[in-house]
Amino acid sequence: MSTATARSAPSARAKRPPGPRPGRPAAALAEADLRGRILDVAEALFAKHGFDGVTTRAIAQAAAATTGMIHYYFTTKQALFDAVFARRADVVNAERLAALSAYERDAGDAVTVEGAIAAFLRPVLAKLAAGDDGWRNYLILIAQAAHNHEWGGAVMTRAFDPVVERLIALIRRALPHAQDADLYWAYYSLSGALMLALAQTDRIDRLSNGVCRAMDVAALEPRMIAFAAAGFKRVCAAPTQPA
Amino acid sequence: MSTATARSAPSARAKRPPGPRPGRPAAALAEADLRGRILDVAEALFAKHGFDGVTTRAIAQAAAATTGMIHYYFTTKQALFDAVFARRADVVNAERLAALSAYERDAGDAVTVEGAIAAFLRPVLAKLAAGDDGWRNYLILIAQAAHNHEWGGAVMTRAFDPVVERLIALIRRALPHAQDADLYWAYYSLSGALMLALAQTDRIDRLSNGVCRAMDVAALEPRMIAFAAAGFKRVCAAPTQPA
DNA sequence: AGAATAATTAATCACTCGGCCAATTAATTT
DNA sequence: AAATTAATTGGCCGAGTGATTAATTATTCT
Repeated sequence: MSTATARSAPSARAKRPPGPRPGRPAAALAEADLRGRILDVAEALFAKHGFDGVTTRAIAQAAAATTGMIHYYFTTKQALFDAVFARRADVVNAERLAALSAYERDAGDAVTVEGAIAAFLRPVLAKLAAGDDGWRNYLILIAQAAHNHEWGGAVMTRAFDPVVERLIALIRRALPHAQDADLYWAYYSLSGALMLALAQTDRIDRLSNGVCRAMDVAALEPRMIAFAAAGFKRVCAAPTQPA
Repeated sequence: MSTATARSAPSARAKRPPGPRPGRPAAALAEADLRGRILDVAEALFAKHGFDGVTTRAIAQAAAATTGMIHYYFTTKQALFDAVFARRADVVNAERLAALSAYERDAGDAVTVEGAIAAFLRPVLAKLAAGDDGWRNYLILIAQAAHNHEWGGAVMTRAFDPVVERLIALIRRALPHAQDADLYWAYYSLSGALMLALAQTDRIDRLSNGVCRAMDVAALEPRMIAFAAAGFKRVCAAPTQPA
């Protein structure tokens, strides 16, 4: 599964900068331009059923379009998926980098592990807490990618590595004696915890018999921050004591 | 996606307890009975490409069989998947319960969070560390199921809830003042960390530039135990301080 | 041995898949 | 208004898809 965001003109018909051009009927109500509608619908269906679980026909029907239009705007089912994935990646990256920078500025020399992790998590968990279905579907997509065995590692690395490096650099200031391996292993656990939350399964609801609800971000967020911060400190403090 | 392990006779041809019957050619070398070969091959392909990414023909070819044989033994592609998932579930559950019981017996009143978590994780991480490809593929399958948005919650609950309840009960003995919500939320993070490790992506390898390798269970295990234990203690100690 | 049952093959069914294209309508440019 | 370009339709293609079946071979039972 490649991840190239855009491809040059496929072969025959060259298509100019797609998307609605000025002077259109001004799209009434919930109806947007077709290209955007396809992206939204594909995002939702890919999140629910995975790449191979969705057909271009299903996407077309849900977007009130034809399969021809999907190939007209995106050339290929794979390219459509890549476009969906790429669309929001820059947004979330920018917000996270801004949050980390803001925290770094405000904390001065008093950087804490809790503060760094909170800045790292909050922008994403905010999207989860907000009612926006588009963002929620996108987060599910990220969680899927993170656990995809064939192209997951590559996609996640390309999309989110810079932010992670930034987080680790910040935590390193709070834990000056930490070794690189410990920092990365600790992040591995944090990342796993976050990805499971983004997947928005109802597992925790079932397991806890309703005591916890997966979408209760207000309850989840402080506990995930506390859990991960304590984990980081412990792993990076001790000299890797074998259990 | 249903998860019923077996179905009664489909419709026409009733099939008696499948599987090789005694008195067979004694299966030379790596060649096993066909039913088992199909299960192994399906396990590997489902782990690599997901349910919808695999065709019955691909499974048949890899198992040196025909699609007819797949339906002869398993009736349906879905039933084959369920059979793959169910095959090893009992084994890992039994080992985990035994490990938890053994620890509980040995620890007496001195139950620690670290000890309980170690008993919970070790049987699974041991499968990951061992060279057995069959088990490794199965663990990838579990990680996929845990993040599947449509049937993930149900499958995981049915398959692994008892062991988790056992773990939480044990941790509760080490943290008598812990509240249920905190215990479940903390387990949520632990579960996420474990699932990401089971997915066996090369993300951590890339991110850490080779400092950490995802398959280095000897390095992962003590850190995951330490991380989660510290997290549990912290989350369950404080009165849910908002960040 | 022969009868009965299990395992296996190869062919086939009715659909669905992603992708493509000629033709048509709508908008923009000159 | 005419010419040009963009957006869109509907039908079609060849290649699979999961599933089924009759016929054949192997094995077990009596």
